[in-house]
Amino acid sequence: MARKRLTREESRDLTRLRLLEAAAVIIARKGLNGASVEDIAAHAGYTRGAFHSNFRNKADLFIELLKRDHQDIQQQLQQILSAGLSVEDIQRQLQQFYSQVYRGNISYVLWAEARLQALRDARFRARLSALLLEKRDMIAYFIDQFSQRVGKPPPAPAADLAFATMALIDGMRFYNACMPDELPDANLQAALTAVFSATFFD
Amino acid sequence: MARKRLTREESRDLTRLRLLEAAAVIIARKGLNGASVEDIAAHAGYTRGAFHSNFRNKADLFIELLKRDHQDIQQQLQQILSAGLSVEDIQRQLQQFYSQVYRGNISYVLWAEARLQALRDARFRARLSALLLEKRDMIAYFIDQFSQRVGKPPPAPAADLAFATMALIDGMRFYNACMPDELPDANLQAALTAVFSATFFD
DNA sequence: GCATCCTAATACAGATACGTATCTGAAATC
DNA sequence: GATTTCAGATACGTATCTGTATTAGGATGC
Repeated sequence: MARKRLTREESRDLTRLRLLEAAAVIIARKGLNGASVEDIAAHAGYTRGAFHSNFRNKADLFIELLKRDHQDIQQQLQQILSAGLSVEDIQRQLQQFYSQVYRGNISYVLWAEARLQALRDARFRARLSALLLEKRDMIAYFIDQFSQRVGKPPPAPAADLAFATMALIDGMRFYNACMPDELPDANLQAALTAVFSATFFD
Repeated sequence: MARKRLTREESRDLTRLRLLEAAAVIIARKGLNGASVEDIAAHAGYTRGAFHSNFRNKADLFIELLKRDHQDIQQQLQQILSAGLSVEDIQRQLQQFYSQVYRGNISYVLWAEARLQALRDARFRARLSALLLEKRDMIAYFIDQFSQRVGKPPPAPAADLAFATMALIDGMRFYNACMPDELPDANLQAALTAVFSATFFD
């Protein structure tokens, strides 16, 4: 098995990536505070030396982690927006996006952790707000587009309804994860659809 | 100034209460993991000895804290339900409840912390689920009552919509706390009302 | 192929955490 | 008012975590 011999930079980037991926798992599992640098490094197959050689500290890594996740999501939403043309197409794609992307995904845990962190640390809050507002703006744009096509103006400013959408999806995902018997996937979907269509359609 | 001389039991209960109140503040401020036993005890005016004499560990205290908060909320909801008779009355009282009780209140932070803890610890999850389900059931009961009086059946099972309600309120409160300029109180209120009335009335 | 550079490992020092075990002084009991 | 009891303080041992400083070994450049 021929394994490519990596250049120094490639090797470094790989380490960085592995550390980030490990951090996502460990932080989701133990919380930002409960995840030690050693935990993360070990789970990525390294020691703390590698960690501190790549990140100043845990907070820095965490922000980078969130930024990457945020970019992924933004890109996917962007794609749906530019690809789907009809209202039904977009709706279907969004539904698929949120059930596929989120299912088995831990990123919503990281964002919940981030929100708590933001409440406590003003610097962190500023950095997180920037990301959250980008997401909100994109969803608000969706809502506006949607409303125009449907021909019914949104019942509140799109920006605020975008926050509501984010709150709803993330919160429901939590109950679903904590009590899968009480709120199974199907019910979650149905409830979300009911609220959304009541708000934006009827 | 005549200060009543406390019996042993009164004194103990007072200590317990002070520790719980201090824990609420410190845990909201630093997170469950970031709040040390010493922090909590010191903020209550005691040392760690008092803490361990009253609670086995932090997790135990935290559950007790949540239980008490839960009972308070349940009671208040119960009162509204039994007091308000007309749809408008209930709606008005609920709105007041959620803007008054939550404003300047830190308990939603504790519940967010609790949800994260629940994802990680099965024992804790079981204990928390019991509380959350009680709350859900009460809200679901509200929804059913509401729908009957309005004469429009809910667009999804009331139990699921109750989860949605909880998610929405808690989530929005978070954005409001993190970005008060982007989502001021008034907008929060308006957005919530818009979504609720679209879902349950129109 | 030798000298240099840089990534990651290792070693170290300091800080902070938790829980138990023991002690003290104030209530409770007689 | 002497004795018992118990809430809370203090002391201790141990574990763990963080960041820096130093070191080793593979990549890079000549």
